[in-house]
Amino acid sequence: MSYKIKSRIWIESDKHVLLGEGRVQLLKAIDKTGSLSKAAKALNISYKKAWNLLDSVNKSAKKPVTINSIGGKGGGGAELTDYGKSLILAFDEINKNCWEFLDKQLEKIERI
Amino acid sequence: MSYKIKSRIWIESDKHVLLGEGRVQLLKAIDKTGSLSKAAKALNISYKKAWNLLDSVNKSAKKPVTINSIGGKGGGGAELTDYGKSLILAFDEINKNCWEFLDKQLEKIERI
DNA sequence: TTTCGTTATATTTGTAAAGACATAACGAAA
DNA sequence: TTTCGTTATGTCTTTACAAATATAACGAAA
Repeated sequence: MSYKIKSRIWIESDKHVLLGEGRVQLLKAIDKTGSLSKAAKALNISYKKAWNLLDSVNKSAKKPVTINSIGGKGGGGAELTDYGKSLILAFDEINKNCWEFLDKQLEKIERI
Repeated sequence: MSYKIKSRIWIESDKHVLLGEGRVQLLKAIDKTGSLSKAAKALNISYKKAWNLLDSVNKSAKKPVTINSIGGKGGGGAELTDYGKSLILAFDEINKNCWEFLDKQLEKIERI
Protein backbone atom coordinates (compact mmCIF):
# COMPACT_ATOMS: atom_id res chain seq x y z
CA MET A 1 0.00 0.00 0.00
CA SER A 2 2.80 2.41 1.01
CA TYR A 3 0.60 5.20 2.31
CA LYS A 4 2.23 7.09 5.16
CA ILE A 5 0.80 9.32 7.86
CA LYS A 6 2.85 12.43 8.57
CA SER A 7 2.30 15.03 11.25
CA ARG A 8 3.38 18.38 12.54
CA ILE A 9 2.75 19.39 16.11
CA TRP A 10 3.31 22.72 17.80
CA ILE A 11 2.61 24.36 21.12
CA GLU A 12 0.65 27.60 21.26
CA SER A 13 0.29 30.09 24.03
CA ASP A 14 -2.51 32.60 23.69
CA LYS A 15 -2.88 32.14 19.90
CA HIS A 16 0.88 32.58 19.34
CA VAL A 17 3.20 29.76 18.41
CA LEU A 18 5.58 28.92 21.23
CA LEU A 19 7.34 25.85 19.93
CA GLY A 20 7.42 23.98 16.66
CA GLU A 21 10.00 21.81 14.96
CA GLY A 22 12.01 24.73 13.60
CA ARG A 23 12.06 26.54 16.93
CA VAL A 24 13.15 23.42 18.78
CA GLN A 25 15.92 22.90 16.24
CA LEU A 26 17.08 26.47 16.83
CA LEU A 27 17.03 26.13 20.61
CA LYS A 28 19.07 22.94 20.38
CA ALA A 29 21.63 24.71 18.21
CA ILE A 30 21.82 27.58 20.71
CA ASP A 31 22.39 25.06 23.49
CA LYS A 32 25.18 23.46 21.52
CA THR A 33 26.95 26.61 20.30
CA GLY A 34 26.29 29.10 23.10
CA SER A 35 25.21 31.90 20.77
CA LEU A 36 22.37 32.84 18.49
CA SER A 37 24.57 33.88 15.60
CA LYS A 38 26.51 30.62 15.67
CA ALA A 39 23.26 28.68 15.87
CA ALA A 40 21.95 30.52 12.81
CA LYS A 41 25.10 29.67 10.88
CA ALA A 42 24.88 26.03 11.94
CA LEU A 43 21.31 25.83 10.69
CA ASN A 44 22.16 27.80 7.55
CA ILE A 45 19.52 30.46 8.15
CA SER A 46 19.99 34.21 8.40
CA TYR A 47 20.71 35.73 11.77
CA LYS A 48 17.64 37.88 11.41
CA LYS A 49 15.37 34.92 10.87
CA ALA A 50 16.88 33.19 13.87
CA TRP A 51 16.50 36.29 16.00
CA ASN A 52 12.86 36.72 15.00
CA LEU A 53 12.16 33.09 15.90
CA LEU A 54 13.86 33.32 19.27
CA ASP A 55 12.18 36.63 20.03
CA SER A 56 8.82 35.08 19.28
CA VAL A 57 9.60 32.09 21.49
CA ASN A 58 10.56 34.23 24.45
CA LYS A 59 7.56 36.52 24.00
CA SER A 60 5.16 33.56 23.94
CA ALA A 61 6.65 31.63 26.83
CA LYS A 62 5.46 32.12 30.40
CA LYS A 63 9.05 32.10 31.62
CA PRO A 64 12.29 32.94 29.76
CA VAL A 65 13.54 30.17 27.50
CA THR A 66 16.94 31.73 26.89
CA ILE A 67 19.16 34.30 28.58
CA ASN A 68 20.71 36.60 25.99
CA SER A 69 23.65 38.87 26.77
CA ILE A 70 25.02 41.68 24.64
CA GLY A 71 28.58 42.99 24.66
CA GLY A 72 31.62 41.83 26.55
CA LYS A 73 34.87 40.42 25.25
CA GLY A 74 33.47 37.55 23.30
CA GLY A 75 30.50 39.70 22.33
CA GLY A 76 27.92 38.10 24.56
CA GLY A 77 25.89 35.02 23.76
CA ALA A 78 22.72 33.12 24.45
CA GLU A 79 22.03 30.11 26.59
CA LEU A 80 19.02 28.03 27.46
CA THR A 81 17.37 28.31 30.83
CA ASP A 82 16.44 25.16 32.71
CA TYR A 83 12.89 25.92 31.69
CA GLY A 84 13.91 26.03 28.03
CA LYS A 85 15.80 22.75 28.30
CA SER A 86 12.80 21.07 29.88
CA LEU A 87 10.50 22.40 27.18
CA ILE A 88 12.48 20.95 24.30
CA LEU A 89 12.80 17.61 26.06
CA ALA A 90 9.05 17.48 26.56
CA PHE A 91 8.38 18.55 22.99
CA ASP A 92 10.65 15.86 21.58
CA GLU A 93 9.04 13.19 23.70
CA ILE A 94 5.53 14.20 22.73
CA ASN A 95 6.49 14.36 19.07
CA LYS A 96 8.02 10.90 19.15
CA ASN A 97 4.98 9.49 20.90
CA CYS A 98 2.75 11.10 18.29
CA TRP A 99 4.64 9.40 15.47
CA GLU A 100 4.32 6.03 17.13
CA PHE A 101 0.65 6.62 17.75
CA LEU A 102 0.02 7.53 14.12
CA ASP A 103 1.97 4.54 12.85
CA LYS A 104 -0.47 2.33 14.69
CA GLN A 105 -3.42 4.18 13.17
CA LEU A 106 -2.12 3.55 9.67
CA GLU A 107 -3.71 0.12 9.52
CA LYS A 108 -7.09 1.82 9.42
CA ILE A 109 -6.14 3.17 6.02
CA GLU A 110 -4.55 -0.02 4.82
CA ARG A 111 -7.69 -2.00 5.54
CA ILE A 112 -9.67 -0.02 2.98
CA MET B 1 -0.88 27.56 32.16
CA SER B 2 -2.99 27.71 28.98
CA TYR B 3 -0.47 26.18 26.62
CA LYS B 4 -2.14 24.17 23.86
CA ILE B 5 -0.85 21.45 21.57
CA LYS B 6 -1.98 21.74 17.97
CA SER B 7 -1.38 19.34 15.13
CA ARG B 8 -1.74 18.79 11.44
CA ILE B 9 -1.75 15.32 9.97
CA TRP B 10 -1.72 14.26 6.37
CA ILE B 11 -1.42 11.10 4.34
CA GLU B 12 1.31 10.79 1.74
CA SER B 13 1.65 8.34 -1.09
CA ASP B 14 5.07 8.13 -2.69
CA LYS B 15 6.22 11.56 -1.43
CA HIS B 16 3.03 13.25 -2.68
CA VAL B 17 0.30 14.50 -0.41
CA LEU B 18 -2.84 12.43 -0.77
CA LEU B 19 -5.07 13.80 1.97
CA GLY B 20 -4.85 16.71 4.37
CA GLU B 21 -7.45 18.79 6.14
CA GLY B 22 -8.12 21.04 3.16
CA ARG B 23 -8.47 18.13 0.76
CA VAL B 24 -10.84 16.30 3.08
CA GLN B 25 -12.92 19.46 3.39
CA LEU B 26 -13.08 19.69 -0.40
CA LEU B 27 -14.07 16.05 -0.82
CA LYS B 28 -16.83 16.48 1.73
CA ALA B 29 -18.15 19.50 -0.13
CA ILE B 30 -18.11 17.55 -3.40
CA ASP B 31 -20.03 14.77 -1.72
CA LYS B 32 -22.60 17.27 -0.50
CA THR B 33 -23.00 19.33 -3.69
CA GLY B 34 -22.34 16.79 -6.44
CA SER B 35 -19.95 19.02 -8.35
CA LEU B 36 -16.47 20.45 -8.06
CA SER B 37 -17.48 23.98 -9.02
CA LYS B 38 -20.26 24.08 -6.45
CA ALA B 39 -17.90 22.68 -3.83
CA ALA B 40 -15.39 25.43 -4.63
CA LYS B 41 -18.07 28.08 -4.21
CA ALA B 42 -19.21 26.55 -0.94
CA LEU B 43 -15.67 26.66 0.41
CA ASN B 44 -15.10 30.12 -1.03
CA ILE B 45 -12.02 29.11 -3.00
CA SER B 46 -11.38 29.49 -6.71
CA TYR B 47 -12.44 26.69 -9.03
CA LYS B 48 -8.86 26.41 -10.20
CA LYS B 49 -7.53 25.88 -6.72
CA ALA B 50 -10.19 23.25 -6.09
CA TRP B 51 -9.43 21.52 -9.36
CA ASN B 52 -5.71 21.44 -8.64
CA LEU B 53 -6.36 19.93 -5.23
CA LEU B 54 -8.70 17.28 -6.56
CA ASP B 55 -6.37 16.48 -9.43
CA SER B 56 -3.53 16.00 -6.98
CA VAL B 57 -5.67 13.76 -4.79
CA ASN B 58 -6.68 11.51 -7.66
CA LYS B 59 -3.12 11.34 -8.99
CA SER B 60 -1.76 10.31 -5.59
CA ALA B 61 -4.43 7.78 -4.70
CA LYS B 62 -4.07 4.13 -5.55
CA LYS B 63 -7.70 4.00 -6.66
CA PRO B 64 -9.97 6.82 -7.91
CA VAL B 65 -11.37 8.98 -5.13
CA THR B 66 -13.91 10.78 -7.35
CA ILE B 67 -15.59 10.14 -10.67
CA ASN B 68 -15.68 13.33 -12.73
CA SER B 69 -17.90 13.74 -15.77
CA ILE B 70 -17.78 16.51 -18.34
CA GLY B 71 -20.66 17.71 -20.47
CA GLY B 72 -24.29 16.68 -20.53
CA LYS B 73 -27.41 18.68 -19.77
CA GLY B 74 -26.45 19.78 -16.30
CA GLY B 75 -22.83 20.10 -17.39
CA GLY B 76 -21.51 17.02 -15.68
CA GLY B 77 -20.36 16.81 -12.09
CA ALA B 78 -18.19 14.96 -9.63
CA GLU B 79 -18.98 12.35 -7.02
CA LEU B 80 -17.05 10.39 -4.47
CA THR B 81 -16.29 6.74 -5.01
CA ASP B 82 -16.84 4.30 -2.15
CA TYR B 83 -13.07 4.31 -1.78
CA GLY B 84 -13.09 8.10 -1.43
CA LYS B 85 -15.85 8.00 1.17
CA SER B 86 -13.98 5.41 3.19
CA LEU B 87 -10.79 7.44 3.04
CA ILE B 88 -12.32 10.60 4.49
CA LEU B 89 -14.04 8.61 7.23
CA ALA B 90 -10.74 7.01 8.18
CA PHE B 91 -8.91 10.33 8.04
CA ASP B 92 -11.44 12.03 10.30
CA GLU B 93 -11.27 9.22 12.82
CA ILE B 94 -7.48 9.24 12.92
CA ASN B 95 -7.40 13.01 13.22
CA LYS B 96 -9.85 12.99 16.11
CA ASN B 97 -7.90 10.26 17.88
CA CYS B 98 -4.73 12.28 17.40
CA TRP B 99 -6.26 15.34 19.06
CA GLU B 100 -7.37 13.26 22.04
CA PHE B 101 -3.95 11.67 22.27
CA LEU B 102 -2.20 15.04 22.26
CA ASP B 103 -4.56 16.48 24.84
CA LYS B 104 -3.41 13.77 27.21
CA GLN B 105 0.22 14.56 26.47
CA LEU B 106 -0.28 18.19 27.41
CA GLU B 107 0.19 17.47 31.08
CA LYS B 108 3.85 16.76 30.37
CA ILE B 109 4.21 20.43 29.50
CA GLU B 110 2.11 21.64 32.37
CA ARG B 111 4.24 19.78 34.89
CA ILE B 112 7.29 21.87 34.00
C1' DT C 1 -27.41 20.84 -33.92
C1' DT C 2 -27.84 24.19 -30.34
C1' DT C 3 -27.72 25.01 -25.52
C1' DC C 4 -25.95 24.73 -20.92
C1' DG C 5 -23.22 24.26 -16.74
C1' DT C 6 -19.84 21.66 -15.94
C1' DT C 7 -14.64 19.95 -16.18
C1' DA C 8 -10.11 21.13 -17.77
C1' DT C 9 -6.20 24.24 -18.66
C1' DA C 10 -3.20 28.34 -19.62
C1' DT C 11 -1.78 32.94 -18.59
C1' DT C 12 -1.41 37.01 -16.07
C1' DT C 13 -1.55 39.66 -11.86
C1' DG C 14 -1.16 40.52 -7.00
C1' DT C 15 0.65 39.70 -2.41
C1' DA C 16 2.82 38.05 1.54
C1' DA C 17 6.75 35.60 3.15
C1' DA C 18 11.67 34.96 2.79
C1' DG C 19 16.15 36.64 1.92
C1' DA C 20 19.82 39.97 1.47
C1' DC C 21 22.01 43.84 3.15
C1' DA C 22 23.24 47.46 6.26
C1' DT C 23 24.10 49.28 10.76
C1' DA C 24 23.38 50.62 15.57
C1' DA C 25 24.01 49.16 20.47
C1' DC C 26 26.31 46.76 23.85
C1' DG C 27 29.90 45.92 27.57
C1' DA C 28 33.70 42.99 29.54
C1' DA C 29 38.44 42.53 28.80
C1' DA C 30 42.77 44.06 27.25
C1' DT D 1 39.26 53.94 26.04
C1' DT D 2 39.71 50.85 22.26
C1' DT D 3 38.59 46.46 20.51
C1' DC D 4 35.68 42.63 19.41
C1' DG D 5 31.99 39.46 18.34
C1' DT D 6 27.89 39.37 19.78
C1' DT D 7 22.63 40.98 20.15
C1' DA D 8 19.22 43.99 18.18
C1' DT D 9 16.77 46.38 14.44
C1' DG D 10 15.42 48.64 9.97
C1' DT D 11 14.95 48.58 5.01
C1' DC D 12 15.07 47.06 0.54
C1' DT D 13 14.86 43.23 -2.85
C1' DT D 14 13.55 38.95 -4.40
C1' DT D 15 10.87 35.01 -4.84
C1' DA D 16 7.38 31.67 -4.25
C1' DC D 17 2.71 31.05 -3.87
C1' DA D 18 -2.11 32.48 -4.09
C1' DA D 19 -5.59 34.80 -6.70
C1' DA D 20 -7.75 36.50 -10.64
C1' DT D 21 -8.92 36.18 -15.39
C1' DA D 22 -9.80 33.98 -19.64
C1' DT D 23 -11.14 30.30 -22.54
C1' DA D 24 -11.28 25.64 -24.57
C1' DA D 25 -13.51 21.02 -24.33
C1' DC D 26 -17.20 18.22 -23.32
C1' DG D 27 -21.69 15.66 -24.17
C1' DA D 28 -26.57 14.61 -22.80
C1' DA D 29 -30.90 16.67 -23.47
C1' DA D 30 -34.02 19.61 -25.78
